[in-house]
Amino acid sequence: MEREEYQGNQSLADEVAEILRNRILHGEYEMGEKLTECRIASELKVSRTPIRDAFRQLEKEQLVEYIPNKGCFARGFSQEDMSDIYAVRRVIEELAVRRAIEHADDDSIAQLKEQLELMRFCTEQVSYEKLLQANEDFHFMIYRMTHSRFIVQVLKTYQDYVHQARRETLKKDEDLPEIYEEHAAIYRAIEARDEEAAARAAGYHLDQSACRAKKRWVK
Amino acid sequence: MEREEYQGNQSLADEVAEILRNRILHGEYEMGEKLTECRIASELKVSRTPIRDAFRQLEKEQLVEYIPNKGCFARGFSQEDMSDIYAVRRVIEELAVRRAIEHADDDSIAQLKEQLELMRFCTEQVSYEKLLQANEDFHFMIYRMTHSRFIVQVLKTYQDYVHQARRETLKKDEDLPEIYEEHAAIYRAIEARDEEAAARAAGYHLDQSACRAKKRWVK
DNA sequence: TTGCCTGAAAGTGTATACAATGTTACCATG
DNA sequence: CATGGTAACATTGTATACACTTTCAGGCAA
Repeated sequence: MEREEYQGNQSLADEVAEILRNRILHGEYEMGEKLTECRIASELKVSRTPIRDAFRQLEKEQLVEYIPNKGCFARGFSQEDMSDIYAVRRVIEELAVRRAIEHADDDSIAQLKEQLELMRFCTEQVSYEKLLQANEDFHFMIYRMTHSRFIVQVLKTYQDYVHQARRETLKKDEDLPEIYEEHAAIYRAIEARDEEAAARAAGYHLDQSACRAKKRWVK
Repeated sequence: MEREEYQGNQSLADEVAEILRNRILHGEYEMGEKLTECRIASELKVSRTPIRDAFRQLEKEQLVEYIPNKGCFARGFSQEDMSDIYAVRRVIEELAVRRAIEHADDDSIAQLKEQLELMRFCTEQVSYEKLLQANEDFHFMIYRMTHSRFIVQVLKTYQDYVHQARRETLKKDEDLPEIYEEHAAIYRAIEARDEEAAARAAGYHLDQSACRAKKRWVK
């Protein structure tokens, strides 16, 4: 195929996955709509092989359902789904900050502080897009501090779920300072190596995030 | 290929995945060993396509690491990994029993009771293999009661992680009645619709399971 | 010897052809 | 008219060929 329109040096399967992911999260497919390999292949002008690879990726992300010998079906995220995701994320993030404190050395705490400073900067600049990224990086940094590949993997997945949905509606968030403060509270608890306080702060933050997401959802 | 040795009506990719899964969990590959598509394809006498599909499945299960343009690498489970898995599972199971209670109707509770009875039977018969299955079914029943496909999915995944490892060493568990009692406690709390007690019981059960797994690991 | 270039070999990424399976519509039969 | 079977079609599963990327060994120069 001519690859002009799909720039980037990742594999075709990744690009296809990206396109389909966006389509699904933007509601361009009906809930339960069948995604035919042939149709998408001819639409995107690629062969079926990268399509199949992409389907497998999306299945891992729960964005499609793959039934052997039958095909691939689109799955949307309902408000309940989002609520579930935040609920699961909440309990794992509480576990994560505890683990992070166990493994925390001065160096990683310093890095985390730096990341928090970046968030403050973005908040002051009211730079939404950058704050979103800094926010994710902050959390991801905590994930890695757990030294547990399973915790990293599961939380990364859930973070990705929310990511796309956020881009859409981020600008409706007016309470940026509040968001910053929630992260600052998490940081302070980690710095003080207070597991209970950290878990409380993380739990509170996730609850608030869920509320904000809910408010945005209805529009 | 001649499909005599691989009976069953699932797809080739599924069979390949099953074979590789067993090999990895039985330690037949070195930690980090590269799994070359060509080599495995000629070994199993299938083409590379189902191999690739199988790799994607195993990547989802964290049993291999897939690096674009480089290949697929085997991943073992260390004792720390197992400990992590139980820790994550613990907090999600606590959440799950709470959600299950929220959605519980008399019918599903009756079903759960029946499953518990089956476990008691298996315990009395000292039928290890059947108890293992009944145990998983009991938990899975609770997962479904949450009515959350995300909770079901993530817990199912973690359950699968542990499954294979258990088969090996199940017979070293002498404390079958204890295991039964832990499940019975979970059931009673659900029946009484006592979220706190249920979460406590589930947490205790997972902690004990982790301990038992640890004891078995060292052999 | 060390460092860098280069090219061949190995391996992954993609496309396409063919096989197997599932789906559907139509016709025959009760 | 309802129902079951069957043939044609659509779609997924698998194999294979080719293209692209990575890797690594050998040679050449500093």
